[in-house]
Amino acid sequence: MAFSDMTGHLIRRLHQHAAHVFQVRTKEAGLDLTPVQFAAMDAIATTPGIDQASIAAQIAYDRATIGGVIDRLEQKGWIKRTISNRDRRAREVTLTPIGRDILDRAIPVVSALQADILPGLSDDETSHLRDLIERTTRLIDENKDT
Amino acid sequence: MAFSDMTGHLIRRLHQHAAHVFQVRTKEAGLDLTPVQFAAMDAIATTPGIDQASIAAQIAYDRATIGGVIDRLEQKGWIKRTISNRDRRAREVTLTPIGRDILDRAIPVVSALQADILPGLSDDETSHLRDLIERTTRLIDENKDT
DNA sequence: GACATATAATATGTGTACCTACTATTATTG
DNA sequence: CAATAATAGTAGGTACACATATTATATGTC
Repeated sequence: MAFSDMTGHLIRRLHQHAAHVFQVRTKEAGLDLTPVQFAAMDAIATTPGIDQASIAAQIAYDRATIGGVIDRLEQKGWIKRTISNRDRRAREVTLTPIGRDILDRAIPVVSALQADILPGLSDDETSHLRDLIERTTRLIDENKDT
Repeated sequence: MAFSDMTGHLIRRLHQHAAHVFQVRTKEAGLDLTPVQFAAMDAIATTPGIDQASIAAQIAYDRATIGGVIDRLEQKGWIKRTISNRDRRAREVTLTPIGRDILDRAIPVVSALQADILPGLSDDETSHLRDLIERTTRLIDENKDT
């Protein structure tokens, strides 16, 4: 089998396309944020005061990566970091009012662009593909520890 | 819909898992190479003397990214770069004997690990998912220019 | 054959992405 | 309660990934 037909390569292409759609659509909407920045802010909005390790676990990223992402979000003034009283190792992260505003503007844009990630398939095929990917990621999660 | 259920996020998880499987399996086999390094070497083996822009086009990467990848492959002594006679802007890239050897060892490993990328699904579901992803990437390619 | 246009590679800058190691702090256990 | 293990965050290092700009060279046109 040619490498270009291999599963891993096809998945990479799909991911590359998804990231591209995200970048184009958010830029069109006047937003300057990346997929992981959006994911992190969404997690912070859902659980205000969440610590960085929990953000990383929730959106399935490396702790070190999230550290850098949070750095840049703080620099943009979209989030705030304070040392936790319960656990002085941890940083409690919350959205600033500006960050809240950015997220509110981003949510409808990001929701809408999901459909553009899988172009040209019928509605049936689209939901079937989405379902299979969802089940696969769940299986990956379940086998994580084994 | 929660962000963690969004198509883009699920695709990223799938890609992340595929990259992880690649890294673990190749390392287990005593190989030190990345997915894009393997893809580039495969393209070079298929078309010896190929230039960097064509490699980038063939495996769907940015020219700048491929430049860096080729740099590192050259440093490892796995590929060789010579200025083309036909076109003095272009670099003709070929595998060295060592590079050829590495690729020969990598091919069976990389072929075998493809199956581990989609775990737990039935054979029917696996081929169905693969088929849908393949069709989707083809549709993405076709809409590239529009 | 001068000139505009296009292309190959590189340079620069930003942002992931993850590994390993390290420090500070907390939790556990003898 | 002292010793040990576990955890939160950061530091350092490597490798993508891509946008934009620049340089060198090639190509098409008049």
